[in-house]
Amino acid sequence: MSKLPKSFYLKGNVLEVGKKLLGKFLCTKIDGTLTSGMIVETEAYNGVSDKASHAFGNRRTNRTEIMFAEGGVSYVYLCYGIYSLFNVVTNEKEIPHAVLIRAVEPIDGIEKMLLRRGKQKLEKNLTSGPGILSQALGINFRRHNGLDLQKNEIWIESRGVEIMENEIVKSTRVGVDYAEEDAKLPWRFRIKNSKWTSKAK
DNA sequence: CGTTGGATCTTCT
DNA sequence: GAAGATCCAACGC
Repeated sequence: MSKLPKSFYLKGNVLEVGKKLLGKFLCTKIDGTLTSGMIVETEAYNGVSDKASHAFGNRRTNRTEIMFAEGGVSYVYLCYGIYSLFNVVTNEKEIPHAVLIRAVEPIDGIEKMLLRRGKQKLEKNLTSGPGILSQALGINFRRHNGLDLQKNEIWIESRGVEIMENEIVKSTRVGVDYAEEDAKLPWRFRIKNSKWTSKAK
């Protein structure tokens, strides 16, 4: 069990990082309680040339500014007024690439996650979507945007699991139909046969 | 079962 | 002032 080094996030190819994040463990320590889940589904957002990205066309606003930072920090933002979506910023400074974590498999602190989601028992819909996994892990767009993933509030660690290329299912991204031709790119990655991926599309 | 629309509020135009 | 990288309850069949 070891935190992913900063160099992991600085790689030039956001698609590679998106794939490599599968099988890693997203951990949070908020309210003093450790909660974690194994990442089973991600989506890559390829910066300025990707119409589905908030940073398309080099758009810099208060919200997107954090994506232009050096990789290895969180980008959390509010979606539809209700859900915080958690992304990992990748690549060098000034290159606004990011990977959205879409689903995890609950591992540590399941009791706490059930509490946060207002659920009684462990079911697929505890963490199988970008909005609800943030809820389960206690991630809030205001408190947890722009955090350094080398610190001890939110981080990603490896526990020795490696996901092989042939265990990865690629498909189109979700909820980005407005992105025209870029909406068709197969930049959504899932672990084959995992029960814990989101069901959209 | 599949489909539809409401919730809810920040961000950008 | 409109739309959004979502979720889920309520409907209709």
